[in-house]
Amino acid sequence: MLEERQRKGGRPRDATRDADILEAARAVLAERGYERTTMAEIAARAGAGKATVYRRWASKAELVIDVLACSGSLAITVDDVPDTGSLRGDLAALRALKSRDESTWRALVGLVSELPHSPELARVVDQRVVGPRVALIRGLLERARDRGELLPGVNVDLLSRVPSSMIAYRLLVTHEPLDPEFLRSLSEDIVVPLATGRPRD
Amino acid sequence: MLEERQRKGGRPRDATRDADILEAARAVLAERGYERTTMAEIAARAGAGKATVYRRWASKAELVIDVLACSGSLAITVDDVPDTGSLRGDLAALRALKSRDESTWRALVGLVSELPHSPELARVVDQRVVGPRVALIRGLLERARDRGELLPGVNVDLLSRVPSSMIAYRLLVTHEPLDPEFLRSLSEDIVVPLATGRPRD
DNA sequence: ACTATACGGAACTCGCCAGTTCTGGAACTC
DNA sequence: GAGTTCCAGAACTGGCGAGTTCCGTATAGT
Repeated sequence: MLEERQRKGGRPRDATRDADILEAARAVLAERGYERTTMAEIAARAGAGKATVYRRWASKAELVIDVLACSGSLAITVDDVPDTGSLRGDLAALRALKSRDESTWRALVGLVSELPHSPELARVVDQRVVGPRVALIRGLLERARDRGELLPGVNVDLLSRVPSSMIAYRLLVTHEPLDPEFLRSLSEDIVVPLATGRPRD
Repeated sequence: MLEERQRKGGRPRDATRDADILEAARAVLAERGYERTTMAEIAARAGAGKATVYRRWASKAELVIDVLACSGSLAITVDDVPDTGSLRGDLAALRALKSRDESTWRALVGLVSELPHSPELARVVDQRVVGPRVALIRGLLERARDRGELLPGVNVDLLSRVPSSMIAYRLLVTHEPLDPEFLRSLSEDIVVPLATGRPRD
């Protein structure tokens, strides 16, 4: 975002427009994808003029990067997930927490084809979208290891990427909804048995 | 593809141009993505004129659909994978077979953002790209079940989607290569332990 | 009051690309 | 050889969207 110094007097920027534009951009991005997203539509949906948008962001690319940098990040960390005493319980607690995560993944849909052409966008996606979500699962797995729940020889690196992969695949490729049953199976039929070797309870 | 009837005489179509154009389209698609793919570049790379392209396909969308329909399909089926006597062995045999599968997944990169806007494209992707690959793993899992290798209560539906999900995620989102070590871990650290409950050998 | 900058909105430039048409020539049928 | 359809290549058309500029107006400092 451009942070111009205001020389003398003049009307100050309306700070509320920033958030409105980012929110509009996020919405358009999620439903149209990067290429089909137009600055005109973002401005119109934010109730702003295009000039107001370009006063804050130098280009469409920078605005989109800021959408992810500002609102794409996952608020939840390992410490927000209560320690229930078992990996299975922790994963259930996590599912109860992140109910509104889907829209960031949806915004990613249209960005996927841009990633190979924009190193900066790829970096932001990795830092703010992919990284935190993988790290969250990894944190829960390490918590399970401290409890002694983990089987010896479990590939934590790979296993912590399984949920993100399957969620992304579902939303990006097959376009099925993230229903609770799917998320439950993901935890209890995949992650828990692989980590602890306990297929049923 | 347009299959016009040739009325009377005239120079016959050069059938070799069809394959050249499809191959060029596939290549451009994989490295540029749908929106950045131009008919001019496809024609140039195929050493053809744009008129020659439009004589065979009515639009860019139809050409792209045909790229997947003609060359995106997986040639391998369950019957091509030798029965080695164990799931672990079958998966190793499968890895030896599909060495050149990566380019179809790469072509999918740029198509992902188009899927929500083109039902026909989504149908072709599901039928020719996603379906066969999931079915292949499912077939190997069912072979393992017939052998009595499978643990009771394994979620075959979900498990058969794990490899496709993780491969797609790697190529679409994180852009890491499909190195043999990753594919081996996918089989031996994820699929085999989950299916058979045998983490190590 | 004066000045400088903000605002929404609309008109504008400019380049890109899908799709069409033309050219000079080649290949095939009758 | 007359007529037709093909070929590669290049010129052309039309629409769309990024980014700019201008309008009339609003809101601040001095």
